[in-house]
Amino acid sequence: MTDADKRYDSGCPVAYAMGIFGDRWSLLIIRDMALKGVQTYGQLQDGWEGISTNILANRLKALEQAGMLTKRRDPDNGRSFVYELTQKARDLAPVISEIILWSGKYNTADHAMTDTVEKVRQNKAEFERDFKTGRSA
Amino acid sequence: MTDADKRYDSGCPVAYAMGIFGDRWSLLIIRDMALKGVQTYGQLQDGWEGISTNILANRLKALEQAGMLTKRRDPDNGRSFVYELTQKARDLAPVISEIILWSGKYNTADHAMTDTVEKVRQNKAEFERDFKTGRSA
DNA sequence: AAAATTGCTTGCGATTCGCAAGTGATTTTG
DNA sequence: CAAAATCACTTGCGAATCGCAAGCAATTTT
Repeated sequence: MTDADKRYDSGCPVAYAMGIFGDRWSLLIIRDMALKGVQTYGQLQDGWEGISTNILANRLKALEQAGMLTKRRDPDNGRSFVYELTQKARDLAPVISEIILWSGKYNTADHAMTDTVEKVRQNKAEFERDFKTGRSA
Repeated sequence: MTDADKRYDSGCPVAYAMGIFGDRWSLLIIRDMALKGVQTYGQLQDGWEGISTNILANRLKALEQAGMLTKRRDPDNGRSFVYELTQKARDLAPVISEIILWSGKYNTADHAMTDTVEKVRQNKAEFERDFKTGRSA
């Protein structure tokens, strides 16, 4: 948690979590990294939702400070960095799968991604295992 | 989902959820209503975290539009309104309990509310049942 | 009738956001 | 080896949102 977020830290577990990923983008970044194996800044920018570049930089920095991901130089490409999820982020697997089940129940939009929902419905344990290990990527 | 949020609706279940409660306050409002039985504007303002009044009004309106809560006049007090969670909001119970378990594992602050975490650890099903029925209030 | 309660709205400055353009360090290409 | 491309950002700018304080309108209580 950053100093700026300390004022919100009432001690409530839900508030603690909101201090870390209580914004529009953080969970989507974690989703792309865990489920699509995305590891670089450029790959994150190319995701469908279109996060703006300064916000992406900002969120990555905040997530790194919160211990959700690590950043290191790419040994094979000196101008690139490799972002990796920590165990703390991968342990969000059950949170993500419950969110997906909830959305699957209530998002009735035509373009809703029912395949992802189906995957979780049919084998939640496997989905969470893949999320934690990065196997789905 | 409001019109303003439609541009973020990629179809991804996680993105759908973030469009509804992807901000610092929405889940805390839902928590207070579900777990503390809070039903009025004033009670929400008196919560420990201190949401500012215009943001609270704004979030309540957005949550109402998203079908997460309803608003009606208080039959016993003409200047007051009663806010109530819908089934859609109460179905977030598993999401909340997983968030609490996750925070319980990683929030090492002295003032962390370990009693709530313990409750979920010891009997998750009961916690979720209480969350859905408002029984914990 | 006056004061208090309740649920907001408004005004203000500060922060954050979205978008576009630019920068600096590599790496690839001709 | 010089020029172009790639990669990860940073900066600038206007718009939207946030936090705080004050104000307002409709009841209800005194």
